[in-house]
Amino acid sequence: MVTIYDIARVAGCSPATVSKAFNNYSGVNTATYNKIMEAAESLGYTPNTSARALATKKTWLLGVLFSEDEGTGITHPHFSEILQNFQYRAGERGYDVLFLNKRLGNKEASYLKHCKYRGLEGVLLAVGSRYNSEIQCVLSSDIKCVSVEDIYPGKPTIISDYHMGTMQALEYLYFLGHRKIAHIACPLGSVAGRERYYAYLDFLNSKGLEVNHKYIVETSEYAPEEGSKATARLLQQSWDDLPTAVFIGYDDIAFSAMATFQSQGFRIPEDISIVGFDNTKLSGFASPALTTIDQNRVTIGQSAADTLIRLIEDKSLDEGIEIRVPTKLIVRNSCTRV
Amino acid sequence: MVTIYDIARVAGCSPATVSKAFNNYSGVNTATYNKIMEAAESLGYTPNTSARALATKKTWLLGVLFSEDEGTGITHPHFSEILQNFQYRAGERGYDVLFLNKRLGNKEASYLKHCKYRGLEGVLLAVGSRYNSEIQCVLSSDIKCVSVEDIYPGKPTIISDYHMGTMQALEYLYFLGHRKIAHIACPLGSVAGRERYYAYLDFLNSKGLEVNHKYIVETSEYAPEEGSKATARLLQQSWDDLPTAVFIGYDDIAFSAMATFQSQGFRIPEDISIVGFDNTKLSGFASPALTTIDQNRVTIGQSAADTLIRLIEDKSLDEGIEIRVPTKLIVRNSCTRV
DNA sequence: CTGAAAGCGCTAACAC
DNA sequence: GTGTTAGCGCTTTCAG
Repeated sequence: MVTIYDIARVAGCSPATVSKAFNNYSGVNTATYNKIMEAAESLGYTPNTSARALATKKTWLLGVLFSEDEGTGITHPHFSEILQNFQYRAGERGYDVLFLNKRLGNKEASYLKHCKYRGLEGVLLAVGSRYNSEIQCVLSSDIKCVSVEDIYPGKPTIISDYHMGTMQALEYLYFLGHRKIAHIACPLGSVAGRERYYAYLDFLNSKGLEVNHKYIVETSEYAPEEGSKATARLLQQSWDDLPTAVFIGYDDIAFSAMATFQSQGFRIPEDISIVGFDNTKLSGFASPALTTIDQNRVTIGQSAADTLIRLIEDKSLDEGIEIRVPTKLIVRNSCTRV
Repeated sequence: MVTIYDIARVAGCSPATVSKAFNNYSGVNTATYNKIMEAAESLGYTPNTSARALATKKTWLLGVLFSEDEGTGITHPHFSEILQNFQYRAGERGYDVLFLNKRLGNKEASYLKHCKYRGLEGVLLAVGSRYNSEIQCVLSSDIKCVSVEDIYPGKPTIISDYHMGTMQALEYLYFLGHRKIAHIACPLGSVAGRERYYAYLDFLNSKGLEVNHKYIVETSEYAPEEGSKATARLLQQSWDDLPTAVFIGYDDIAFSAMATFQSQGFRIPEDISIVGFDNTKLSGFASPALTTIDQNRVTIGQSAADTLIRLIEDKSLDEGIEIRVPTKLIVRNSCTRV
């Protein structure tokens, strides 16, 4: 391994000067600077992060905390895309990102222990509060956190404007003449599920439409198979007075819901209009192509990285900040006029 | 920050003994061991990885190298699930995993530079060889690598048995009476695309069926929209003598292909049978539910981690090893007898 | 503008 | 069994 001592020898200066050169300090003569860089290049020098971190107490390392459950977390199309943008932006700013988990070697350990062990400077939280007991420790530690899923008091949160998205979906349906609009809600235990649900209620209220509980179904998870179950339940509950449209909280669930409607003989959109939420890569390729609400995952991911880094670096940020990212209606073919 | 010196003071021993205790060395008296652990506990001690790494030259850090292109990489359902299993298994073995990228701070840097900078002990490659120029450096360095996508000479590879999977798909179709079987192939530049294509050719050959080039279409990417394009092309090429079944290399592509067939008035499976490849979370919820070939991503991910760690730790492994993970036919509703 | 020296927290001989 | 000591590679005062 080539060190700054090797470079110093070749460049004819001291290790301290080499260090200064690499850290872009002001007081280094251009000539020696060049000699140092030349030597570094020819020797194939790479700085050693461990040594640097030990000396400076700065690791340039961020953690991401995903649900370790089946079917959610990094495997979820929404979060994997956020993660991608997060890590890309973090990289631009000099930070690397590391997966957090509940084990250090063969022993169970807390997330917090893991953070401290690796000297993580900040953590991206992409887990719901139902995992609270475990993550409570990291929230109340001095590690900087931002969330892209749940809302944790006093921590920055970057999520879609679910109210806005819901309004976009429902106004569109209303505009098409729909008055009997059902809602397949995602778990109300999640912020997204809950906010959409309340927005749905708000909407009906604002239009003077009555809330028909037969038109409301809550899924128990964010998983495709929930769409089939929920649709079956919805059909059963409202058989004597079917809705003409349904607003579904997650595209993957909308897929299976559509398949279920179709297998029951309903045509989409002729017999029933559907609007989803998420706009995943596949949404445009369902049959019919799914009209949905787009979440801006690029902005969410980048903004989460920026916010977290600002928190780490200048601390000038209001830690309780809540950033709402605008959504967008994507009109495709799953809705029609009633 | 609490260090082993603090513990030593409280436990009434020397830092060296504390270190030994934490590393489970043999020669430590049980009584002092307990005293040390107690002190550590009460002081809230967490070992410092940077210091440890600096002293031992072991970072317990693995890197993952994903395509940074749109639409592939970590965002691809197949790879995100492999990554999840990889990182979970690595965690059990004491290794953390870090994303590799092409930039260190604000300057472009090679992947290899990044590896060395962080002291990564091994890397999981999930990128095709088309990115060769960049990753060639890491392949020819002394960093241990395993691949789960492309096959790199001299490096362990853990991928599905694409030949087997293709045979399962085609034998099934054959069994149902299909003789005019088309193939929408994924890019032949990828191992998966290529091997499936050749297996398809083998199959036809083994059954004495002639190869009809009008039945073969290659997509230019692993992206859903390719399914629509490919289907249009297939239909156009073979309009005077349509296939009765089509084998499609990637479920996300099969989705859009199905939608396209349906929008052209074809019923699935009555008019055309479809079998996909991958068995993603959504495959069972297409309409009709997609018959496909399942790839065992749990095994691939875990096995990649195990192999990489073996390479790092005991070096007793044949580095050219190629592990083929068996596939499985999942019969659903997108195929019928001719 | 440059260098000497101490130290970040931990490990690994080696001596006791 | 336990402690002393000398680093690991880098940064950072503080003199010069």
